[in-house]
Amino acid sequence: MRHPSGSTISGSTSAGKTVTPCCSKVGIKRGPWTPEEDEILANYVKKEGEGRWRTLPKKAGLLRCGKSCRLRWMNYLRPSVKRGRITPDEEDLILRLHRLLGNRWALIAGRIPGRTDNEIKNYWNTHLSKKLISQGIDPRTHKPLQNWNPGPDDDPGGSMVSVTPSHDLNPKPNPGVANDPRRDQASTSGIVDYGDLCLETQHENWEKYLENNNEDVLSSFLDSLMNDDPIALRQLRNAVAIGPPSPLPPTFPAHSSFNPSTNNGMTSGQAGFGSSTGELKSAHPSNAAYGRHA
DNA sequence: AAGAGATGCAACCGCTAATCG
DNA sequence: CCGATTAGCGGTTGCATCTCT
Repeated sequence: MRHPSGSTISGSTSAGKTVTPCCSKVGIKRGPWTPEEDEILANYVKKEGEGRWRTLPKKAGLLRCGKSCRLRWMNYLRPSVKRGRITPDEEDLILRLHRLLGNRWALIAGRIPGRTDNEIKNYWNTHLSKKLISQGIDPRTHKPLQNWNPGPDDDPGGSMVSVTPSHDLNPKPNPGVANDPRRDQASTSGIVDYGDLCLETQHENWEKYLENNNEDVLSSFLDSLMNDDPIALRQLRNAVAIGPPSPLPPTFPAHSSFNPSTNNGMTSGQAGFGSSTGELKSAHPSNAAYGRHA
């Protein structure tokens, strides 16, 4: 919260500059939402549906800007939003997806049902990035830090980032061989060892490939990643290795979970992409748990 | 018990992309 | 085609709470 609870925009400017158009109106409330406001917004959206955020506050009788309403709904009030701690499985998934996608929080969140981009981003910044750093891993690149020096009580018990052995994206670097060229060859190149698959050597290629191809391919690829489908991953790797200048989508056997036309690589409860932004297509109305209030 | 520092997270900001007229 | 509007994204902020001394 960047503004005291209950504060309203006065319309004044700092340093003579105009304030942001969205919340610049006099009388627009900012800061934490009250339960009453939540109820008004939730009831309105349930009745009228999402969208038209600009006009929503006026119609709903809220002294908020549309942007704030949208954010509150998306991150907090949506029935599909899952509250509670990030599970180890989710954490593992976030790590994998971040390694592949970088700070594309919405895209990552789109693969983790019930979690919002804001939540994923917060969790990354407050937990995972610190864990990686404490392991001597650069959270941005997922590669070993150049001059990492573990502290004396630096997680000797191995309670660090929870990753299953076959998916250990970031094998703990041995500080004693920080400059060992052999280690550099294996680790600083950023190799991700999914079993016998070393995708990272073609990181650049497949990232471009994925970006240049349709979202179904990306979606299916992420599904296969999530579901540990080595066949699908190998198919994609091969396709990407062939890759540019004329990258054609890989062919998918009918039975493969990597077939974008069937989407059968999805586990139950996973939502598909609603758009290239990674928005969830389907809500989960059964999950009616609303979050706590500030 | 109290103060200081660290941490978690909701909310805001600024920007870009997409859509509309 | 173009400008205006809207939606969405990632980065950042700062208050509330927790933990430590």
